[in-house]
Amino acid sequence: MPELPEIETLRRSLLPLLGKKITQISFSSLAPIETCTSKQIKKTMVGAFITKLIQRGKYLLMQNERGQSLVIHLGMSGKLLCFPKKNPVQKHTHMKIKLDHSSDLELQYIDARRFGTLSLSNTIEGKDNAFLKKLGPDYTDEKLKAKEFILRSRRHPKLSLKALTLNQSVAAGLGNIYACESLYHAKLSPFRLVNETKDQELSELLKAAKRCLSLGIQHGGASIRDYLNGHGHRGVMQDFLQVYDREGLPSLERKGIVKRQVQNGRSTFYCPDIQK
DNA sequence: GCGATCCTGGCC
DNA sequence: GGCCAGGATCGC
Repeated sequence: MPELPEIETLRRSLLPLLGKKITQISFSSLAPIETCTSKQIKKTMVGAFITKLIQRGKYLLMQNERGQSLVIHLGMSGKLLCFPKKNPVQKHTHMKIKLDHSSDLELQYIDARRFGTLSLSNTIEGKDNAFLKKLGPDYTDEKLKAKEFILRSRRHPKLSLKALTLNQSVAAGLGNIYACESLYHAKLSPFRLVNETKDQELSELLKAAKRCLSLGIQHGGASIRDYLNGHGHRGVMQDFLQVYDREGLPSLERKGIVKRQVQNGRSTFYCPDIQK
């Protein structure tokens, strides 16, 4: 569900937690903990202060004063919500984080489908984390220029542009919504292969991705089905999407009719008339 | 590279 | 009941 703009929006909504002390963490028996144990997470984070919240690709890192982080991925259906402490536990809550008494809140990690993951990183860089170390640079990273994006893209000559944009090792942060939107803005067909694409066009794709993601952040993320920020608020980016979820309708700016086609098992929304 | 697979829930 | 869903991994 959540892509880079949704994670960044979540991060911003949770900034009031900075400086708070974690007093207790509990897990459900089905908590999607990966590459470490619940015990290790507790040992690392309980008693620690939340000193930083970091968005990296589609991951949110909750960092303590020692530079260690709880690394949270929301998968398709994950949410991280602040509740008053006495709030009843939600149906699919897999982790609860209680904060010091100066704050009346607890955090609940809720994930019905359990496609998300909870893991740990012991370094600021995150290079010891199995998930983070696979990621390419974030699309929003100012240091990611056309030259590097082209170089990284050319390693996958046989990928379609849609598959390229969804591949987190090339560059991180795009999911199905913003991949479709970026290809529309770049006027590129999702079915074109990387080796049929000019440098200049890949450069346009990078530019479009940066624009789309930044627009998504400005609008607080897209709440098409159930995305919510840390306070349970919806974003409004769904009202600004050109093609995603608009099969049979014109693009928002009415430049062409949107088609839906399943590509690598996922819906691709695009305008055949504009995207070549 | 691509399809199947992990899950639950909402909608037709 | 069947299809669909903001994701990513694991096999051929």
